[in-house]
Amino acid sequence: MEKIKAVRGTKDILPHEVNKWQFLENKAREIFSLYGYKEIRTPIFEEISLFVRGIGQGTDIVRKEMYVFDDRKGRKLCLRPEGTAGVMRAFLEHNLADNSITKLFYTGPMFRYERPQAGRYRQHTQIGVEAIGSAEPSLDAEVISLVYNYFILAGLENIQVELNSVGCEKCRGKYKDILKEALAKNVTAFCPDCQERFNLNVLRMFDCKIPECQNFLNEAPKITDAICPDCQAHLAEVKAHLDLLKINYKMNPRLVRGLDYYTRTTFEIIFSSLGSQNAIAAGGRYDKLIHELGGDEIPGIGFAMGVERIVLALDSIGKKWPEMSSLEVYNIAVGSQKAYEYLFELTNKFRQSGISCEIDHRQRSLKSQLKTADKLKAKRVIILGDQELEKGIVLLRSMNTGVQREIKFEELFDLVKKEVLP
RNA sequence: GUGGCUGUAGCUCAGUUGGUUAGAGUACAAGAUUGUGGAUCUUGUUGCCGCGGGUUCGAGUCCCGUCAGCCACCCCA
Repeated sequence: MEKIKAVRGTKDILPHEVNKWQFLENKAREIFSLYGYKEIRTPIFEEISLFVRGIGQGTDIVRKEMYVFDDRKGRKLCLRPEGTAGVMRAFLEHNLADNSITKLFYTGPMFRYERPQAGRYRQHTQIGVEAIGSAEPSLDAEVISLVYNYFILAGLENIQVELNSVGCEKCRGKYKDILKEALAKNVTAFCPDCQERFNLNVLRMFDCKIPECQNFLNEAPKITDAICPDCQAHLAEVKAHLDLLKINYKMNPRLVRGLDYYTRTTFEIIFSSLGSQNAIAAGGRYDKLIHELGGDEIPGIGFAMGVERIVLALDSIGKKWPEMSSLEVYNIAVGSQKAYEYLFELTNKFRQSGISCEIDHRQRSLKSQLKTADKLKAKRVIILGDQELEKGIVLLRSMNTGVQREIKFEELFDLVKKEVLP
């Protein structure tokens, strides 16, 4: 029989490492709530058209990376490749708009059919944030400070914030025309990929890593110079507010995100030692997206973080992850069935009072049970054998100090309870 | 989707120019004290040598294919 393995690009998060994901999620809940964000959970599959309209028809994600399928009634569905579109759909569907800014966060799996690599999976976990209802540049800075502070508090310090503006609907279009005009005479000198990008989405040419292409682009007009006065002013205000918060950032006029919905501010958080998959969070403003999905003209801004990449980053700097919940009591019965039954019941009593407790069901030797207790990192052990049974006592052993006391049956439960839950 | 590297015990990895029953460390189990863990020592268990085909008297070792992981591109979190 051939073994069935996890499908390509997916992975199991095993019990000994799941605490890392839990830590990052809990940290997010804790910090996001300080900023007023409420959790939202949306389905992991949606209609294809949501992403075609939201992310954009010409993007790689929509063109070749979505897991699409028909359901039994022929509905055109797909696994969500990202979180923002679904959250916006829910925002519209349930009329979540109010006078103030609607602040939402989500966490969960995203799916993209890509060639797997370390830090790039076909199913990966994202934690994301959306702030809907304001076009104020100070909100951009607040959102960037949120990611930034999250990483600091999670213990990841060597991060880089990269910032850019891709302009608004109007001036971006103009810039694209200017850029095309400037590059047109040399198109054939670019690499085949770039030539395709030239027609599909000129802006993406900036992402090319081939030196020859970059040389041409160095002479091309910069987007930050070409955007309209309003967008310039917006960017200037974002920078001013970031300075106010003392957040270091680097302008990167080549930072062009691969999702069409971005307008004005775009940013990325880089952890450079991760190799080519070094963006651990990214986001930007999307002032036209909600309108694009059939709503009013409501501006918004958000970002998403890649949990698996953050785990890689934190592991690489030797992060000490919080231990999983420890075991308070390990019950060891030796010899008679009567001792086992007594402890079996006691185990249940401890658990009912909220004290973690474990017992060996196999009646093994005292030695091997103690070894197990040690491996489970039990704080204390209760030993009950024939000798103790006769005297009406148990042995209460502290696993840290090795100190062992004789405790009467009738005092045992309250004494342990007092120690564990003071 | 393109190019490259790798694939041997649960984990980390040896395995000589193809040669007989495939190794180490670690982990696991038992024992060294017939009722006392963490250290040390002893012993033991664990392998479709990723999968399929080919060359050969003989393949973990060579060749082809395939699958998977990794690296770069691409893309992105």
